Amino acid sequence: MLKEERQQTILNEVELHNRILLTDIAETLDVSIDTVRRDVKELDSEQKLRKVHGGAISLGFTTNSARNANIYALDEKTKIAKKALTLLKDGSVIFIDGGTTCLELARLIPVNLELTCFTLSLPVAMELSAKPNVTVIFIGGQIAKEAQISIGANTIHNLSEIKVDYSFIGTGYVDSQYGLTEFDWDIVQLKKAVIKAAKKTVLLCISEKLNSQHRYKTCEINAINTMVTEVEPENVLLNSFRSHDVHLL
Amino acid sequence: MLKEERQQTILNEVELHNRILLTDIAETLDVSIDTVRRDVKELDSEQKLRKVHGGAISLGFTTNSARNANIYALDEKTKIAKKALTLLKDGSVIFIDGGTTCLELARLIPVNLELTCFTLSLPVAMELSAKPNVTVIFIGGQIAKEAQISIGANTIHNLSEIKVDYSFIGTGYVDSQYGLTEFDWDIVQLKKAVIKAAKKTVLLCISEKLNSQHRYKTCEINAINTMVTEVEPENVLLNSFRSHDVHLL
DNA sequence: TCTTAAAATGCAGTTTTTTGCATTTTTAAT
DNA sequence: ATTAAAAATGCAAAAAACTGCATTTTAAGA
Repeated sequence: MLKEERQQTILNEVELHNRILLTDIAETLDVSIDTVRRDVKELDSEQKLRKVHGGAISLGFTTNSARNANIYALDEKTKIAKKALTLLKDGSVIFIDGGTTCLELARLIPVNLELTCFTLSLPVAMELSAKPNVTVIFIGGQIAKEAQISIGANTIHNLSEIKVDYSFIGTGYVDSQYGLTEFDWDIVQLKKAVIKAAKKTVLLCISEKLNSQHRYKTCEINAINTMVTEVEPENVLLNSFRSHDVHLL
Repeated sequence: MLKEERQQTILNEVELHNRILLTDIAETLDVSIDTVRRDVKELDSEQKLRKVHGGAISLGFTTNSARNANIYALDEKTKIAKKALTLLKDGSVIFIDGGTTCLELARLIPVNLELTCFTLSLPVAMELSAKPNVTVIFIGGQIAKEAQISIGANTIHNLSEIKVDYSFIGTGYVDSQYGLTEFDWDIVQLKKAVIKAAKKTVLLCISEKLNSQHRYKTCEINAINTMVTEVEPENVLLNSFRSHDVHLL
């Protein structure tokens, strides 16, 4: 077994489980614990994972800080959320996706605005339930732990039975040519259902994600009616999007 | 279990509840209290939380009266939840109701216990989603703001399609003669559906509520298979319940 | 193909870290 | 002041990490 293979396997395991034990890996790969230790040490110095006593954990595995305290690029997301809010008026029926930008949107809904909101995100639902004038409907299903959203066949089926004015969604990656893409296949299925359930789809997306792509495609860029980012509409980053039939905010 | 995982779990709990007891954490994580103490001490020195006598509190939780207000009731509810937990074993499929006692039950589920949990309470779902070995399924529907539970016809319909080993429920009022009663008609409908969806129903109920009643009836006392309260089984309060076919814990 | 240097691997002995337990001290509540 | 719970302390067993060294594997050049 090559060193590269081994290290890749280790990384895969870490990504998959968020954590690994050195002893487990040693047994699985059938090499000595010392070798695994050295591999992990190397990967740690390459910033591919974090070595801890007895094992290693994935870099993104700070459940707590990721969830609450440490919303990355909060300022930008707040700007986006505020812009997106201008689309809403009393009586709108909308869907709000999971993800930190959408959570920010939910948080910023004014108390006097009367809305009906569908969501499949637990944090969004919690946030919305604090607003007296918002009717909240949670789309049930199995809960995906990391994202705290309901997911799976049941969720998708439930989505097929609703129709909202606006869907506010986020995405992992977006590119004018490749459209919206994701790292995770299940998420793609979910977002497809969300888009289908909406008369109009609004994409909330920080500029950082513009012109990036990944493995699985959610939809073409044309499926999006409005895209909201925090940069000025004249910005060069948006050039490639202008040709499409997308309204930029 | 890795030290990092443990500390991450502790931080999660603190963020979620603003306050934790070392003894609870020790039990949940299945490690000695000393280990928890050392972890909390470490996290404190890293400014991730604030250690106090007997437990820890979240950093943003300096001045809060809700804490003290809740502590007394919490004590009894914790006892009840612990008792109720003894009914569970690996692989059980259960339903957990809303309400503070049920939330406490969800909180105290040990990390190594493998369960499938249905719920219609947002806080319970959030709590459960922090447990790696628990499969969480949220019963969707319109969210009732105060209770943060899903409610209404849709919820009841969804409940009609499941069957679990145990339902853990709370109640507004309970009396050996009048059975379980509620102030709210919609809640009654919901609880009826929950009881129907369970092979066995477990009532979690602090002694304070024993021998009280209200307007709308959920069910007779016979519909309950097990009742868990914090007082000793010999207590005089329970006399009237003994004649019924109810198992007391 | 053969040779050789460099890299990788496994092993044994040592050091460090972690953890639980017993004992003492401190703290908080009555 | 009394008392019970929690914290600190010291200690020992166990697990993990580190170190140096011998052996094997890999890679490169003649």
